[in-house]
Amino acid sequence: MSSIKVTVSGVEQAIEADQKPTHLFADNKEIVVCKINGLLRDLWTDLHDGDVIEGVTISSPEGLAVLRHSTAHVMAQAVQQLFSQTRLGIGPPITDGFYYDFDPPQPFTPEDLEKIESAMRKIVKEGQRFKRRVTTESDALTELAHEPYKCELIGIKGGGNDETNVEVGGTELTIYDNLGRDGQPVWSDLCRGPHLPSTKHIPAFKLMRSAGAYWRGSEKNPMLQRIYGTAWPSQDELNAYLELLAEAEKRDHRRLGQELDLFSFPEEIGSGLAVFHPKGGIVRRAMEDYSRKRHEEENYEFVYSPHLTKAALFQKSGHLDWYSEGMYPPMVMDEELHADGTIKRAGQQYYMKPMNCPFHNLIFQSRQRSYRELPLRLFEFGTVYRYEKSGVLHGITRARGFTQDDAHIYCTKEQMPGELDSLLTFVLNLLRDYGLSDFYLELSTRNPEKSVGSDADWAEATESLRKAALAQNLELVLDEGGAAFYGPKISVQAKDAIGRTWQMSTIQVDFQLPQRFELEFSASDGSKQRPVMIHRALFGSIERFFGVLTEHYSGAFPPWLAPVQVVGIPVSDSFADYLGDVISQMKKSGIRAELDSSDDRMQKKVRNAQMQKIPFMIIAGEEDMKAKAVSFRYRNGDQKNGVPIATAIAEITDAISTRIQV
RNA sequence: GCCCUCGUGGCUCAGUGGUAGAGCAGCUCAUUCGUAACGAGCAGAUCGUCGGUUCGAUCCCGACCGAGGGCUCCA
Repeated sequence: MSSIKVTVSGVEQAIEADQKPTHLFADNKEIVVCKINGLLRDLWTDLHDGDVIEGVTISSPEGLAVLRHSTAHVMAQAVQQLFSQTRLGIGPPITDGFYYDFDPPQPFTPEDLEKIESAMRKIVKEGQRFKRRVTTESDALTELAHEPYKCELIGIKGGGNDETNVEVGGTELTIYDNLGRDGQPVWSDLCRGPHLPSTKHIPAFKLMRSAGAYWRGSEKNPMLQRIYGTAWPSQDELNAYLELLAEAEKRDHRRLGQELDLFSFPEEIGSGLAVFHPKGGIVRRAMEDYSRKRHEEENYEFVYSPHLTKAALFQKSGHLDWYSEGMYPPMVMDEELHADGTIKRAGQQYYMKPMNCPFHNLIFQSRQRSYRELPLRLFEFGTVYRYEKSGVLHGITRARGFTQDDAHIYCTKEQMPGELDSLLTFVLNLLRDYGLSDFYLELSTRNPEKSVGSDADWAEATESLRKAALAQNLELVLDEGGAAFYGPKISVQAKDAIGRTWQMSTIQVDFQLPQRFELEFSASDGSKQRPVMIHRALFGSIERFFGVLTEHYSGAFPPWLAPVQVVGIPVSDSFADYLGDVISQMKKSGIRAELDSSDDRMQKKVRNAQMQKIPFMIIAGEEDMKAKAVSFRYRNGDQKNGVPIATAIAEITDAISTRIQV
C-alpha cells in the first residue's frame, strides 16, 4: 500500500493511502466531521496527497448543524419505515434543531411522533453508517422516481435557497445510503451532506412537534407535514434546552396576563382585540407616562387624531392601493338606495385607521410651515386597527387593534443626519430605562426592483442611518434590499432576559408620503421646499412592548412598573391597624401600597403576594409595632427586620424613582 | 388564509351515547397565627355556538366562533 502526505490539524504527516479521516481522528470522539482543504466533508472521505485536514467537533456550530441534519435523516428513515407511502420533502438543520417535511397519506398524530421517535432510537442504536454516493441527474431521477419532491429539487439544483441547498447544493449530485450491520443499504436519501460517521454518533435528540408547512415556503404550493426535532451533543445539553423552553413557557405573557390579572381577550369583542384590566392598566400607564415625559423633554409635540376617516385620506396616502387587505372593511354611511336596490345616492366610506401618518401629515399641512419650525416632531399614542390574518395573531404582541407610540418628524434634508443620530441615541436610552440592555441594529437598504425616490435621496438617507448606527458602537446587521419601497430603515433588536431577540424600535425614512401629500415649508430664501419625513416608533406598539417586558421580567416588574408595589401583611389581625397606618403613609408618598386584611393566615398572604410577584412585602407584628418599625420580605425571599417606618418608605420610594429592579 | 390540535363552573383539569366531577379561587363559619397554601361547610356548569345523526349527545358528524403549535404574512 502506498502512502500519501497530508496535513492533519496543522501537522504534516505521511499516512497509508486507504486511511480515512475517521482513522486519523479515532482518538477524539468529539470529532464527527472534518474540513478537507477548507470544505466540510464526511470522516469517510477518501484522502489525496497534499490534502489539508481539520477535525470539526460535534459542539462547534458546523458540527451541530451536521448532527442535526443527520438526525433529520434518521427521522425520515423512521417515518418511511412506519409510513411507507410517505414522500420526502426537505430536512435541513435549523437553530437548536432540525425539521423534515413529509407528504404522508395521513397527517401525523402525537402518537405517531412517539412511534417515530422510538423507531429513531432503534436506528441510532444500530449504528448505521452514512455512506456518500455520487450520482448523475438522470440516475437520480430514475432512482428517486417515486419521490416527486426530490425530483423537483434535482431540477432546480444549485438555484435553491439555503434550505434546499442542504439537499442538492453541492457541485456534485449525491445520495447518502444508510448501511445496516451487514453493510447493505437500508435506506437512502438525496443529500449534499456531510453527515456523522454513523447514527450512533447522535448522543441526544427529541421530536418536538408536527406542523403544516408549505412546500418550498410558498402558500401557492401544497401543504406538507413538518416534524420538528432537536438534537444535542449530550443528554445534559438536551435537558438544558428543554428547561429553557419550559422557562419560556412559564414567562409567556399570555399566561402571565391571566395569572397576574393584566389583560384578556374576551371572545365577544373579537380575535386579536384586548382589554386591559386594572392591574395591566397601571403597568401600561406607568409605561406611557414615562415615555410621554421623556418625549416632552426631547421636544416632541403631542397630538391626537380620530380612529376612523373617510376613504379619501387613505386613497391620498396610497394605503388603500397597496394595503387594503390588511384593513378592516369600510363602513358605508348615508347611502340611499332605489327600491330595486340600485344606488340612488352614493354613501361615504369610512375606514378604521391602520396607520397614523396621514393624520399627522394633515396637521403639518393645516397651515403654512416655516423652516424655523423644523424639525417638527408630532407624537401620538395612536390606536390603529389592522385585519391581521387569523393565523398570525399572538396574544398582545400581534393583535388586530393596538396603540403605537408613533411620531413623525418633519425636517430639512440638512437636519436629517443630526436628527437620525440624536433619535437613535434617544431610542436606545429609553429602552435601557425600561430595563433592556442588550441590543443590535439592523439596517434595511433599498430593493432596486421596488422603490420610489431618487438614487441620491436613498444613498443620502441610507448613509445617514448607517452613520447614526455606527455611532452607537453596537453590532450592525445589514438587511440588503430589505427596506420598504418608500425608504430605508433602521431597527433596534433587543435581547431579553433569556436571550430571545425581539424587534423593538424602527426608524424609517419616507420619500413617498411628503410627495403624495405635497408637504412644503418656506425656506429662508422664501422658496417652497419639501421636508424629509421620518417615521419612528420606540415600542412598536405599547401592547407588544408590554408583552415583551412581561416576558423579560417574567411578570416580576421592577417597582416603578409593578401594579402593586407594596403589600402590607400583619402577623395577626391585631397588628392590622398599625400596619394599615404605615400603608396609608406610603400611599401618601405616592406608593401603590395595599393592606392584606383578609382573614387568611400570614403564610398564605405571603404566598399570595409572592405569586402576584409584588416587589415589597411589609410585615408587622408585636416586635415591629413596639419598635415603630416594619419588616421587609422581598420577592427573592430575603428578609430585613426592624426597619424604621421612615427608612422603609425612603427605601421604597427610592427604588421606584430610580427605576431599579429589586 | 392554510395544515394539525384543542374548547367541560372564575382558573387548572378529570370524565361518560342515557343531561357531570376534583383541586384552586369565591362565599359562610371557625381560627389570629412571624415570612410560600389551617380546617369545616355552602354556592357555582343549559359541557364554545348553531345545525345534523340517534329513542336519547357534553361525548359521533358538519359549519361557525375562539384558543394553541407551525407555514405564509407583518406595508
